[in-house]
Amino acid sequence: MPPQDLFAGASAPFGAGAAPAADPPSPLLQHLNPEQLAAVTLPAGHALILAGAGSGKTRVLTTRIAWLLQTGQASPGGILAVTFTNKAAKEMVARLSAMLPINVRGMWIGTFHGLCNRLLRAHHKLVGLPSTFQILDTQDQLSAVKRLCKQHGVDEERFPPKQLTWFIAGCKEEGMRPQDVPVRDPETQKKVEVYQLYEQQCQREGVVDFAELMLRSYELLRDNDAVRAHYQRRFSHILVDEFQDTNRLQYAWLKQLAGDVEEGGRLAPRGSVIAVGDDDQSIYAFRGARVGNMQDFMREFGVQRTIKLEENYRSFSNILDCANALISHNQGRLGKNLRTQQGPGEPVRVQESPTDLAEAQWMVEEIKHLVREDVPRREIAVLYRSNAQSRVIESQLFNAGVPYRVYGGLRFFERAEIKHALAYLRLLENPHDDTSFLRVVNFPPRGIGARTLEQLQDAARGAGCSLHDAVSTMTGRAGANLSAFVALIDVLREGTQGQNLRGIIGQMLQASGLVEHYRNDKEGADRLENLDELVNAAESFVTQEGFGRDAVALPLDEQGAPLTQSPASQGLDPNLPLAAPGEMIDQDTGETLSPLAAFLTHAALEAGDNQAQAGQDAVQLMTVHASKGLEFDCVFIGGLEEGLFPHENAMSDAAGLEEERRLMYVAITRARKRLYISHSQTRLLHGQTRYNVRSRFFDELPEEALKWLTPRNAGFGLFAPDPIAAHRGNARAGRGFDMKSASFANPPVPPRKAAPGHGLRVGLTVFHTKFGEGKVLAIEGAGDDARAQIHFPRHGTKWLALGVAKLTVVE
DNA sequence: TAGTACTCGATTTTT
DNA sequence: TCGAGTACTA
Repeated sequence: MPPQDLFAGASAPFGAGAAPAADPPSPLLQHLNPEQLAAVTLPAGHALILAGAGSGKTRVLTTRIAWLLQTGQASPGGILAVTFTNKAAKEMVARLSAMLPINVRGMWIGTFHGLCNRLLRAHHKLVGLPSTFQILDTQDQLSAVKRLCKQHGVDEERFPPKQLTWFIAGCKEEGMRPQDVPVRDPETQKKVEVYQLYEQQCQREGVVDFAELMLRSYELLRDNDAVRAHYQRRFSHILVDEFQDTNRLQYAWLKQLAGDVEEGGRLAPRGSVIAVGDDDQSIYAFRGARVGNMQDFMREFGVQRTIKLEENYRSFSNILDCANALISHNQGRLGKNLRTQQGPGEPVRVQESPTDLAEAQWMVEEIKHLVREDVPRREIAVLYRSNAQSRVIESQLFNAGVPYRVYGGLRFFERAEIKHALAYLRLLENPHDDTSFLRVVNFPPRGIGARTLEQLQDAARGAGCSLHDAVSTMTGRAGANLSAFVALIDVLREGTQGQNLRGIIGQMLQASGLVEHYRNDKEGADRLENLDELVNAAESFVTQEGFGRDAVALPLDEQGAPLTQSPASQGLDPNLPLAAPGEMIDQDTGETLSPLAAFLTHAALEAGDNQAQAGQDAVQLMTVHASKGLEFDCVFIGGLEEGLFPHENAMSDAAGLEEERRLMYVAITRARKRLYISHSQTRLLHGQTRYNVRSRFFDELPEEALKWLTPRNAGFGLFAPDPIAAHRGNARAGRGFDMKSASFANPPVPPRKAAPGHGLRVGLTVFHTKFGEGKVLAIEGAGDDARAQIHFPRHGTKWLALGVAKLTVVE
């Protein structure tokens, strides 16, 4: 794409070391605030940038890179910028190429996993992988573990495959191979055995899972001095986005790349690592993120400079006041206070509803109101803690005819038909990929049953070979069917030699019988469409990613050794253009990946968008987690109830509670202009009505920034209802989206059914003969089955059967 | 081998 | 409640 000339005059030849210093001020640096400017122009050396929400973090990151290049402090090849998501990486590349007339392809900008993939492709021999190794996604990994359990008679009751995959991923993220795992009990012993078997299986099949990408490339750097030295020398500037989300392994990986290099017999500090992050937005502890990496980074890298970006360009101050006040309740923060030059704006609106249904109705009414005031629907977001909450809201939006889009769910490359197609393609590349083999050997059905496959797997295990190779040992009808399948794959492989990607996929779709199968399926129309879309995706992968363009086969060492001490003489000069993302080059042979292999890698590393209708102007529904990094004019946060937000599973310890608070902090800071926070007295969850107390987070917000739309703590009889909200018996109901009317006019504390006869209410203080005084947190069930969750200061929180427990109401 | 009945689980998720 | 995944039957 032609670079946009946003910074006319800024363009000198880059990388040649001739660009003047930033004095006269470069246009790049205009419009930066002092903090941002300081961050962008940091002198070489390690630094931490604490970037608050909406403080222009991405801008700082990209401008920093542009500035480094423009002033000749770095060449494109010397830059390594790493992110967590493909989206973030893409945005960085897009902004950079808009800033500078430069080929950004020479830079290593990508996700941790994407960059690891590059490293492993380049040095696959050193790490013992075939050049065509493929990547298992989470689904593949699970089915691989299941298969392994079946084969080795692992008791799936005691060791659920899902847990085993967590265990394996957890070990890898801690940098542990099976032999490194401390075994204290037989349980762990067994898990480690499975881990070991799983590793062997992956190795045999030539596949790696996500965690393996990280671990294997970490080991590559750790164990190969020449390789490590090369990359350390090459990447003079390392920039890490969302540093608070890094796990142990990612941090160790960074250390390998940034580590000090011996020069003239002494350790010399090298290059610079800029870590950008926000400890207050760390919400991924559950998947291994370690905020502590920020402190470790400062200590271990001897960070001299920490810059805080606290000026927020997103929200009005009422919203920021809420965010600041809330997060101040967390301990051990690095400390940061968002400020804005915008005025207070509107107060943050707070709503209490009797039921989740009423909450959803209220939201929809407000949304319709906003839309009438010309707020684009895509600028309205409804955030919630857990996915289950979206249902009521969806049904109400549907009834009201308001277009909406739900984030999450199946992504394009995760769809069953796409996975099937990819499995065929993978078998073309690597017939020993047993996971793919099993996926499609009998899909579409070709008379190969479970029994047959069991026999085949036994045979393969006995011979220590892949399923593909074991087919020849099978006899009879089953053997014939299997042979036919193998022949199909082999013929397809032959027949697609020399074809382009589009041709290969098209031929595969026909020959495999997938098209035929879905054409005969009355539900198959969508799936056929998706398969068509797969061809398009491949096409645009080839053109947009520029696959096959400027692929540079690098000169080699005479021995074919991967790297030497002298990068420049080996064609590894950082100024040379390097392979584009799809063109990972084998450092031994100079070979690039085949288009098909590259596309398969792309599919595994980037699962694609979820769902279609992305273009429509629709209200955005998503979990708080999914909202990170986004912003909207108007934001609704629903379900602020104890047990839901903060979630009950996270309430038991301080760390969990603090993460919930950070989650709320993230949610609040998504809003630019208007923020609504709401909770409901009751909520239908898993078919049961739960009675919840208002979230403690309400008490942590500054009263003066809030506007209570419903009287605080009021009984609902007092509440003058919005007549529209109360009486919308929607004519378009039906299709299961009925309004089970929960009118505001009635005192609906127990909204459905009669009041339970125990006389308890959430919030009441009760007395128990054994536990003493306690506060009612929640009530569930009715009649004899009614239970109450009660917090006793001295005995903790307990669930008591109201039919049994002797309780008296104190207040 | 496909279709149906039953069990189980149920925050958050990118790569 | 509801959905996915598994086990059982025709």
